[in-house]
Amino acid sequence: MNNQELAKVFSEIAQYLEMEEIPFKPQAYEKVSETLGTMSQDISDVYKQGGLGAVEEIPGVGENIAKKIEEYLKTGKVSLLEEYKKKIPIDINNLSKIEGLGPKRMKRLYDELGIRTINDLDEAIKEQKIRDLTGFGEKSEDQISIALDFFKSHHGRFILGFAYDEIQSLKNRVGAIPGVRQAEIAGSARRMKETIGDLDILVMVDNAAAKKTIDGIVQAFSSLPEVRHIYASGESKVSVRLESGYDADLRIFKRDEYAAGLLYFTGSKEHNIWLRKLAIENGMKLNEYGLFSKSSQTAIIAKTEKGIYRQLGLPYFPPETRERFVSEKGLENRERLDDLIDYGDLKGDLQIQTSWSDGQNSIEECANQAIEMGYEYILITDHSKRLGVAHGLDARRARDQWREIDKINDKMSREGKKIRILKGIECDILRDGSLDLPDKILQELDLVGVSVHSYFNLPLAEQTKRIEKAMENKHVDIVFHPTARQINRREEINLDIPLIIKRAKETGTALEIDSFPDRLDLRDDYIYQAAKEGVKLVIDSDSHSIDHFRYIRFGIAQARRGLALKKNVLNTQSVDDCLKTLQK
DNA sequence: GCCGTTTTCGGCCCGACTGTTTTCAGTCG
Repeated sequence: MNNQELAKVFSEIAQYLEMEEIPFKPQAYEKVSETLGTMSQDISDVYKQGGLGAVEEIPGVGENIAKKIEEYLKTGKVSLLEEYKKKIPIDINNLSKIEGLGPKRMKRLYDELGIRTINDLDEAIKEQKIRDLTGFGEKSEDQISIALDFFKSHHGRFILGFAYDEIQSLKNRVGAIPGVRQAEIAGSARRMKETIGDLDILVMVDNAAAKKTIDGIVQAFSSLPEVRHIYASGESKVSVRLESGYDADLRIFKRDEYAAGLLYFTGSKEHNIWLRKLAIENGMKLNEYGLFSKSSQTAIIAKTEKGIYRQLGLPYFPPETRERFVSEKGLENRERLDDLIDYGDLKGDLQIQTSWSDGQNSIEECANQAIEMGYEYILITDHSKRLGVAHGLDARRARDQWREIDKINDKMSREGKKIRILKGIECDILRDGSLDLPDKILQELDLVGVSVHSYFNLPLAEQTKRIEKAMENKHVDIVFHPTARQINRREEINLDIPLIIKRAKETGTALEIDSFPDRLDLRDDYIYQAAKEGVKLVIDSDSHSIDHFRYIRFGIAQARRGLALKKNVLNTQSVDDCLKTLQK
């Protein structure tokens, strides 16, 4: 993928332009950088298929930037950036990740102290050189030092699913502070993004809340045991570093301002910009304190998020979907909101590993956990034999497991427990697309899932062919974690996603949305494409322990982010319907 | 540099907080 690299190029150019104090261009480059960084289609494919014209179709890309994209695809470089790099040779990519270091300060640090890299910065801090620069001072140096430590220990974003419980408990503690009427986690955590950079905590107080009350909330929050360090503390905002390593911002809003605050701080930024523009077009003004009519600057027109959307002539957008609604054009999808997959819609979980391979719990323990979750069925999907490290099943052990499942099904039914345990497998797809177990085993199973656990770096055509071939096997029902990525660890395998989606539809194979927090595979853009094409989807937990069943929430969130409908997701159906639909 | 029911020029989201300032620049979201 060239997208990420090119996104970096444009972000760097934006920052150089900022250093030169050139107006408006930086935002233009930054916007394109953002678009490239999140779009799912490979920019080189766009160019190959449609040339410059197709590239210019990308929102925010005009004649000039299109030419720079072309230059990059042809030469691997953009000369404008190369010139800037010669003039101001600094490691913008890393330095800009230091909280509090923007383009202007980076340039001053370079001009006056010759700081070009993270290491240079580290040394300058140790030698206490930064505090002597005019405009900086001792406190600025301390702040940069703290931010640098954070960069060195974490540089990256936190995986939401692994931080979720902690976030909820923090929210509950904040909600219990005297004077707090309501507390909510906003930001990317509320949008259920895969990863989060920091936490935005919103607090509602009474309209008539005294300054003393608000000071008390700031004080109580700052003194929570979770808080390690206070960056900034004002009348309506506190910024802190938590013990767990996340940064968190607390913001306090009066009851009448709260809805607008929640809307604003939930984002995304692009969603907000769109709403603000819509407000202006309709003779209103929207900011984090409310929706105002231009004529009477103080009149609050709406007190709930829903109300604000209604005033703007829009439906309510659940937080997970807001990144998909950032312009008039997105509204063609508004009717999908009515049938969006919801938490609680699933009747079964179709990927569970047990102690027969690399799971922690027995089949019976998993079945009981499924009952706790309110499911009607689960599919047991231990690994196949190629995965030696996971003690994968060969034909003989698979047959043993089936007998065991029959026994447990009988036992649970005698005990009056309403759960059906289905026989499945997570069968490895070998390098050439053939499968790790013979057809005569696969045909005996209720459902067959297949997945890639090896040869992650095959070229696009070969890797795509490999998955296609697996889907063409008439016993194969589901492709598990189709892109095999691991967030913050391993990139997606090279796949022609549109082709995979097309072939999934033609072969009647379902694609999985794996809910495990560091997989979330398919990702939201692919879900969006697949759902629109009417490809069958399943949402599973990929549990390796009964503690993992709850991760299903993140898969459902991911599906909502991709605007998947309930009818797109097979395991919203009863067990018989689900099995019937998957019969090839 | 991009964009267009203000369309080929003139706009571009905007408020909070900090530090080093004595009126504001830089950064963030």
